[in-house]
Amino acid sequence: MKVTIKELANQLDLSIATISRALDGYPDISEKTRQRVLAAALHLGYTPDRAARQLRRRRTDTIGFILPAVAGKFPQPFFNELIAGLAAGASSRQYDLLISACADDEAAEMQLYQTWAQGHRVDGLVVIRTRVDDRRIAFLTAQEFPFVCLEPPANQPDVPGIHVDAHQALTSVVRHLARRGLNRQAFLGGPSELIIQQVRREAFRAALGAANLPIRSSWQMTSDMTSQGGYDAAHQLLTMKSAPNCLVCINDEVALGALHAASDLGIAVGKQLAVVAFDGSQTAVHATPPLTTIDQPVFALAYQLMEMLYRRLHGGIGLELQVTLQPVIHLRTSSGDTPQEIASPFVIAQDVEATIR
Amino acid sequence: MKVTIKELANQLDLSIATISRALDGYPDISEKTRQRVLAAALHLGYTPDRAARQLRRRRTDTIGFILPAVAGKFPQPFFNELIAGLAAGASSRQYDLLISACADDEAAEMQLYQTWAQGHRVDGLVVIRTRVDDRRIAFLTAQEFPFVCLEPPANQPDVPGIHVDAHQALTSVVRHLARRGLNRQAFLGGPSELIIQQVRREAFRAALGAANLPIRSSWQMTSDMTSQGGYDAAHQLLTMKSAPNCLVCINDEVALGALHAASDLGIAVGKQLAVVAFDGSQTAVHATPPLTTIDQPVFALAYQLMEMLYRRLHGGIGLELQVTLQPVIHLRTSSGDTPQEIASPFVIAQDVEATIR
DNA sequence: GCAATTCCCTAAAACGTTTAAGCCAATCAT
DNA sequence: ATGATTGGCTTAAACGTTTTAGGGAATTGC
Repeated sequence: MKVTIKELANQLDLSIATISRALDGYPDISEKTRQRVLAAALHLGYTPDRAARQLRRRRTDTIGFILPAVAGKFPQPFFNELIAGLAAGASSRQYDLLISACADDEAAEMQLYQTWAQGHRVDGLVVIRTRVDDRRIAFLTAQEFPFVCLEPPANQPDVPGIHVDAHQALTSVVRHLARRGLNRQAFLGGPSELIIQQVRREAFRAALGAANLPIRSSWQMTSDMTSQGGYDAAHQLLTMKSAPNCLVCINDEVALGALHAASDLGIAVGKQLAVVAFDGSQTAVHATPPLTTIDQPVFALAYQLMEMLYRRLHGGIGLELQVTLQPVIHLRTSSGDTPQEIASPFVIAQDVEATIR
Repeated sequence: MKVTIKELANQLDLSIATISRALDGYPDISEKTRQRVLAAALHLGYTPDRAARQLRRRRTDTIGFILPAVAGKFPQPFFNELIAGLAAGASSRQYDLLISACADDEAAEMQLYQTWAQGHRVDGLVVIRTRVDDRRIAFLTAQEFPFVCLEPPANQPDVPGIHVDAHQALTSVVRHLARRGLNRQAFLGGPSELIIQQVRREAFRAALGAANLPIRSSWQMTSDMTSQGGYDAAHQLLTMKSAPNCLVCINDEVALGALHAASDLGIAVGKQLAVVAFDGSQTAVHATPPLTTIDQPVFALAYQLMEMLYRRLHGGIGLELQVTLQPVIHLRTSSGDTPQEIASPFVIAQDVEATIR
């Protein structure tokens, strides 16, 4: 049934070592023999057994990714692009991507990380949704197991990963909106243990300060980062006695929920209320109204994360530890803007005027 | 560095065979010894090497899933839930999920399937986005390699998989809308080589016939199943001299694009135009307006697909080949309905009246 | 008291590769 | 003609498990 290297060797009357080396392109096999081997391999449909190869080579050519926490509670567009990017990045390097889900239970999660790291199941890991005092990072660091993070903790410069610079982008957007009279800006965040929540919330508050806007703690909400969570939080904010007139959301899902809440309350988004999202994928473009977003290129980011991990695994030069990416700002109707794309240095034309009261 | 079974054996002064059997819970190891082994394993942090185990056991405990075609062109909510469901289903059975992406190139795709199947990389495969005359199915069948499909081809009853019954649901929905005077119904589909496109389009046309509505081929559009594709197709339809007043979409993404197009054209969805989507996840709930959907529970479906594959791999009783699931209909504002959920037999109350002209 | 049985453990083979070491014949340098 | 080099292959060990077959001591049956 299964065709092994041994059969190939028998058929061709060569040793298995020759077959192996011929297929791997070693120079000490004559061209003639190699061609014979190649032809026979193709003909018999021979593919090296992965387990045997892994065992012998002491590596798996596989990168692991463990879906954090509760199934079905992923912010969808984000995870989707992330996985696509990871898979594409991995397969471009001839790596596979091994994925597992785990329950929303820290013990189970750590168990999984341990099994994978210590059982040689993968060569490296990608960690996302990093948390404050993240046990996963502590464990992997202690084990000296190769990994990269999306959004490594700010106070740990030795943890390899990629940041998206929320600070600059938020400063520009908040200032831009403030100039247009949107002086009551609220933040719809995520779970407070997430690094991105910390980072983006702080960046937002700093931006408010820089724009001389009031910082009200009651306008800084948390959520589970789903659209339902966004709906609930926005509904609450918008029915306050003193409601904000601008909602900056931690991701697209939350922003969609906010749009829905506004619509239910009869509030015209883009006129009476500005909504700004983070992440920014196709979803945002086709929302009603189209969402203004701070756009991190998730697919490319995941792809780059893979490359980074690859370089860590293969030594090589240029081992940057942490990289910071600048997102792109997309102004759209949800903030009352004329659609417009703004790249990295974030110079938003001051004469952009719009119709928000 | 890496702790193997051998070290454990040395430490405890036992043979490696004993260790292995103790950890696997064989009854011919004394309870006392087993406890010693367990304790030592925990203490040293021993985890069996996966490659070695795979090689010896001749199985991988891994299920494969190959992302079809172009990166970034996945319908997002669908794939997201699918992967979450697959991962959850796999890990509930102690399986891992191996994922790879491949370029939009049939040859590369087949190469990948071959490597995985013949290289013993996975024990089974999940195939989605099945196509008419699908080479993947032909190959796997010929190889007698275990797999399951989402939407197996209708004319191949021997291919294991899960169907979602579009026929009944579409009949109900089309009739329901027809009763309300929506007599100009169009279909926004996907790429014509996909089985779901064939199935849903045919079901839609049959439903039109059953409801005595006109079947116009110019109202049957194809798309790439992205929201952009939906936008383009809807825009085209809605600017026809004789435009439809109801758009039935093959998935949520396309429907979102359609909503956007309608909004751009100043058409009030739920009043002048009904939009119906397929797939139905959170996305649809928080669209503006909320989308009426024919709701296939993608997460559960993926989970069940995994269970099916598991049963195929482990023999066992009840080896159903094909299963048909009944979707649930969610009436929401995008079709001018009062929000309402309708389960399987699809009896839509006839007195539901709404505001579409 | 002896054979049979049970209990707990071990030795060794096997899984399918890769790779280090080495061998033989042919070619080359002198 | 001889020793050194090279090209092209093979032998055998190793990777870390699981499993088959069996072995020795203790217990049991009579």
